[in-house]
Amino acid sequence: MPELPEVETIRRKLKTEIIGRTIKSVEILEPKQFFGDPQTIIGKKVTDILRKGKYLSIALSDNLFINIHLKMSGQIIWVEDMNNPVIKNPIPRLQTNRLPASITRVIIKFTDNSALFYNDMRKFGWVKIGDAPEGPKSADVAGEEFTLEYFQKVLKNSRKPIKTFLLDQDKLAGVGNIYDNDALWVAQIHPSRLAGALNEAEQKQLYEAIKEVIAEGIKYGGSSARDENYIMPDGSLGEYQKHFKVYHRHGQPCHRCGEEIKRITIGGRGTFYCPKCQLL
DNA sequence: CTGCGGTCCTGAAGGC
DNA sequence: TGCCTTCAGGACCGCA
Repeated sequence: MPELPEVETIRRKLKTEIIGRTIKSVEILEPKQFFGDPQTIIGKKVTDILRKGKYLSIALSDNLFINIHLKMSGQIIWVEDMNNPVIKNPIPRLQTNRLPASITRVIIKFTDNSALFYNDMRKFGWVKIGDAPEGPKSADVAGEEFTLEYFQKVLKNSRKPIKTFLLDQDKLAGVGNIYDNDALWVAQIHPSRLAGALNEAEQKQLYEAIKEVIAEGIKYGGSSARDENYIMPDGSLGEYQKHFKVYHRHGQPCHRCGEEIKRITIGGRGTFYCPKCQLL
């Protein structure tokens, strides 16, 4: 699922491609997933691509924004030439690399015959026209505002399991289930531990672990595991799935101690951990 | 404040 | 083998 590293990878790719292009038309194939008046962005020029947590914002001239959340299965695909609308790999779960696809929900065409496609198999995500970027107010875990002091402040008084806490976008922006599980393994903290009960050494270990796994996720271009739909705007796959610490590794040996990775459910979420190096 | 269950959706996985 | 049921999961909402 697209989390901070996946959205950041998309942001960086888009930034090199669509800055300066002018919107010619907007085609809405799934009205349920589009909010706002598409007419307001016709003729506007792309000025920047922003991200806060898992939210992506395409900044336009005249202070308009196309805000996007990919949720579970959203994809953003960039096609340079609509006379040949293909990407390098087949779209996951579909047998085509041609756009638009059956799961295409919105098409934004530019005046130079290039286009942006919003695909979303499960229809959880959305595209919204707004006058400001959208996103959580909490600190982005890849940003400078995510300091150890900030982390310690939000942890304080929380009686949630740390596993659940890390997913709370009102506290931290950008962590999803993959990097949540992997960060707890790196920090050697059991996912059921209460967030507010971590000692100072654990707080620091976890803080560093979050930054580490998020940076690694970005380094490998995000995670494109077999059960995920995430791809980059040019259709290429991320590679973080080759470096999972515990996520989806239940039944396999721990990379640190060889113990079998377990899967439990916490807060309704699949939770993966090593019972030997993440003690309760 | 926290937790819990339901909602959206659809392919995959599990059960028999 | 094959049909049928259940599950996963980000954000949000109502209720306890």
